[in-house]
Amino acid sequence: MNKVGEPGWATLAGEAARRWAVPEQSGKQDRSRRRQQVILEAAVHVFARDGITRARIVDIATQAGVPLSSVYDYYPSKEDLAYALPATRMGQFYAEFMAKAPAEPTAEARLRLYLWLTADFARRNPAWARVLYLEIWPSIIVTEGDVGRSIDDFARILVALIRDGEQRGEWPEGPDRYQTASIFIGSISQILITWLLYARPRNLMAATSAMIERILPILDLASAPRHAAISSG
Amino acid sequence: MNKVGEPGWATLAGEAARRWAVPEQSGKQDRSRRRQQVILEAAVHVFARDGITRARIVDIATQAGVPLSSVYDYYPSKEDLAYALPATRMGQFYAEFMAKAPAEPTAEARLRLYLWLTADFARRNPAWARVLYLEIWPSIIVTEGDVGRSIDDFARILVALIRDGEQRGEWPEGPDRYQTASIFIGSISQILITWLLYARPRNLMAATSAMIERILPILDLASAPRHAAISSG
DNA sequence: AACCATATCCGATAATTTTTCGGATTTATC
DNA sequence: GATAAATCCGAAAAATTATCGGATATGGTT
Repeated sequence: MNKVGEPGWATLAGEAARRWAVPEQSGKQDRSRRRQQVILEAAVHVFARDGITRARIVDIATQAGVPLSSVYDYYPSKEDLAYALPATRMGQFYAEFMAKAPAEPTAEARLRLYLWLTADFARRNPAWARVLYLEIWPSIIVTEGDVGRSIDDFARILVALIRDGEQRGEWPEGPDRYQTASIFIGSISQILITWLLYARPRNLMAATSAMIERILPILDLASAPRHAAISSG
Repeated sequence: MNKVGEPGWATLAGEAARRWAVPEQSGKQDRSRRRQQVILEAAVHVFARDGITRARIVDIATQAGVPLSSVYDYYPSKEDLAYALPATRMGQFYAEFMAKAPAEPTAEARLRLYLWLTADFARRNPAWARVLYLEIWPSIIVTEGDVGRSIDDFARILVALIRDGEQRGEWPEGPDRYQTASIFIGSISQILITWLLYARPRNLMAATSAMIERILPILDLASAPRHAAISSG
């Protein structure tokens, strides 16, 4: 199925969906599961509103309607709580992609879907997205622990989608798939960041679709210099 | 000089260089100025290493070789200290650009210089860049205060550079200059983030130059759909 | 070189926030 | 309805940020 040994997008996305699925939590009582969920939900909203640094555990506890110390029954520290957030919905994102991607006929359509779904998912989960994109994603602590892995997954799948298109001959073998992936990730992140911070563009999905159409063509241009390029000196 | 009322890149960059220049601090003694500098320098390193949330004021004070309470003689809070950092070298960046840009013959060369200098400046000031790009830039608190303005400046100048090229006929009037600017900013940010976090690519400036050549051509393609575009259903 | 006014320094203490602990309460099972 | 395990939560400790005011240093003046 795959010419080289590298796993394809379907394998990677499937694994990611499974890896970030909500764990079974064996042995726990119903009450406990619900309570943990309530705390997590409250945390998303408080962190999204105040930022992780400014947010106080008391506020989260109050918002959740539980006493302060109960927060610590479920999360060892404020930081752990913050970094547990991304994972909560990451699995759902990958699952949604896996549900829709196989129906797409071409690598290009899947790539388009992947980028589009990234923005759409953020639009549907704005508080979660604020915490992920504004507080956690680009953060010094990301290199430690699960969060980093979840972000690596995102990039790895994108690279696999690009490679798939190359192998199917939909676009030429690029000089650097990672460079292409960086441009895609960076462009989408940028539009999400401005939307989350300033509510611009007003219509996120229209702007995202337009941007996707604008950046996809770089798959065809393998670093061709512009016509009248003048070297700076 | 400018057809519409909008200020050109030179005006904007000049103002930015002045706005973020280190203030004169009238009335202060030499000792004090030096001490403030020492504290700021220590803060950059500690924040870059630990992240703003984990960093402790005591560590900054120790690193600076001053007692804890002296930090508060210069900055009202840890947060204020953190958000004072970007401004410290922002002015220098804009000044460097203003020193070099006028010698460039075309709008394209100036645009290339602007993007290139952004990465080069981060490379030369890695601790500062870590704090700016990984901790502050995409942060919920950014919308308040000076930091936000300093980032707006960056985008505004980029848009002005793009408009300049349109007016000089170097590339067609794009459908959306802000979209183009988002792609440029996002791509450069992305490459900087991975470099700061993972030290990849090994050679930042080579990768940046290659990426610039890759993204500049989108100035010519005004959102032309790819050949065999298939709408996803 | 002694003096003064002002600016700066820093130890001690307060205020805030995070985190821990252990007995009381609830739940599931028989 | 008795028992063991899981869960809850008030109260107190630990860690961290922030304040305050007298002690010390600086620069200018005579």
